[in-house]
Amino acid sequence: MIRDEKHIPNAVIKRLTKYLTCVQDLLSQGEEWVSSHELAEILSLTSSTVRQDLTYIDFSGISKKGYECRTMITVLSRLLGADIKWNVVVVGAGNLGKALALHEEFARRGFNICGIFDVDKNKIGEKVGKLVVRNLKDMPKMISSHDVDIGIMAVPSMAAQNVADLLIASGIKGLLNLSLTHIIVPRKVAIIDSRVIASLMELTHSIKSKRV
Amino acid sequence: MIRDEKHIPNAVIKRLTKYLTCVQDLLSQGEEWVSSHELAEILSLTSSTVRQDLTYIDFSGISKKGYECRTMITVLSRLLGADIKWNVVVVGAGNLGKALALHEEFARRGFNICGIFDVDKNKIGEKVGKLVVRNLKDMPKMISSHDVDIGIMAVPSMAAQNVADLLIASGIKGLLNLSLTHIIVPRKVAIIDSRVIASLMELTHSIKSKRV
DNA sequence: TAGATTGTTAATCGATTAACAATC
DNA sequence: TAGATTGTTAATCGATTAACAATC
Repeated sequence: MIRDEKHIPNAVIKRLTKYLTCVQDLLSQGEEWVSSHELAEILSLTSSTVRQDLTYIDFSGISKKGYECRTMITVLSRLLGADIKWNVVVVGAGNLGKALALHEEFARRGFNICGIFDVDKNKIGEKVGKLVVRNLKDMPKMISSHDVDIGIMAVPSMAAQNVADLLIASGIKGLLNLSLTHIIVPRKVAIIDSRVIASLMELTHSIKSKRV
Repeated sequence: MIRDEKHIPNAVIKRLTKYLTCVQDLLSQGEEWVSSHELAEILSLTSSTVRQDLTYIDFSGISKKGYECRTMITVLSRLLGADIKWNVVVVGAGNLGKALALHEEFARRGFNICGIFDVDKNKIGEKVGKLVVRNLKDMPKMISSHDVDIGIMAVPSMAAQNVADLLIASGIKGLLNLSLTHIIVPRKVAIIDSRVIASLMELTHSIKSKRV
């Protein structure tokens, strides 16, 4: 049987990450099975959405019992790439960059942070946990020699596109953009925005519109 | 004329935050006017989407010239709440919480971080810039006395729902959730997820699916 | 068996894009 | 004026929900 990895819509992928972490929590609490209704309840969704989403993955539930947590975790992990190790560099050794480099949850989730870089002479040489802040110029070498997949960009907006271009030229496969600026990347490079300030603006709009 | 603040879809709000920061950048580069085509180009959108989005806001462009940057910034800022000060507390004084409390961009954007809290005795009393980590127990008082609007949650998944409940009971209006867990909140409270690890999982899936 | 839950189809809903008249 | 660009309508596309037969 040929596995057809059909294209999965972005909205579905976002929810699949939620299913994965949710079911991991449930399993750690001793739940072996979960139904679409339970998942929907926990994640503020409809059971229809849950079942529809799960048709995208190579995995079936069982009538009357629901979905087996262990299997679901295995299949979702493989699909999302949560079952393998990823090498990551952080660019920008400001507060945010350093915090991310120190965040234990990354290692626990398979993201091995193997370098942190900056252009600021005052920051270069600074210790960040087991790492030392290095000159951005040395980054391309590092990316190719250590087979780095992902670049986390915690740099000022002004520098973001240039840093992205350098990462891309060095052969990076995916970027996580934490700056406010929109980054333009070639089709072959994956990029996700995780812009905390933009999220705060969404939040303030939502707060305003709730108090009518 | 009665202003009808129609409901704006979430996808549109997300883009409006991009238009705002983008046009602010353009203005600071001396551009007084911008067209829907330019905006689309910069933000990897279609001009149709840009024009459609801007119908939601109380503001018009001018044929042949486009949109006036200054006015657009004013109107978008007011709509999104970027024109006023917001009081914010950070819960969780781990690396991420501390980094956010120190992040200068927040103050620059009108987010006044007026407290950082934790339950860990070892962290309470620690200095974080001008702030001192305080006991989570003292948070409710702080929220009411300082009229705090927003809580940023940088706590372990296990603690997230409890912390959210405490913030909500204390009268918080909006939450920014940085933990992996989905948080359930009453309708009157606004919540936005900004989960870096979940974003990394989206990214790894995207990387995997690009190398066919 | 009866009942609960999946998997799937069809209907609905919402968001994006295309097209073009209006306008400066 | 001619041309560029908006604002708006209609068409398309995609995502969510409802409904129900199949199944354990």
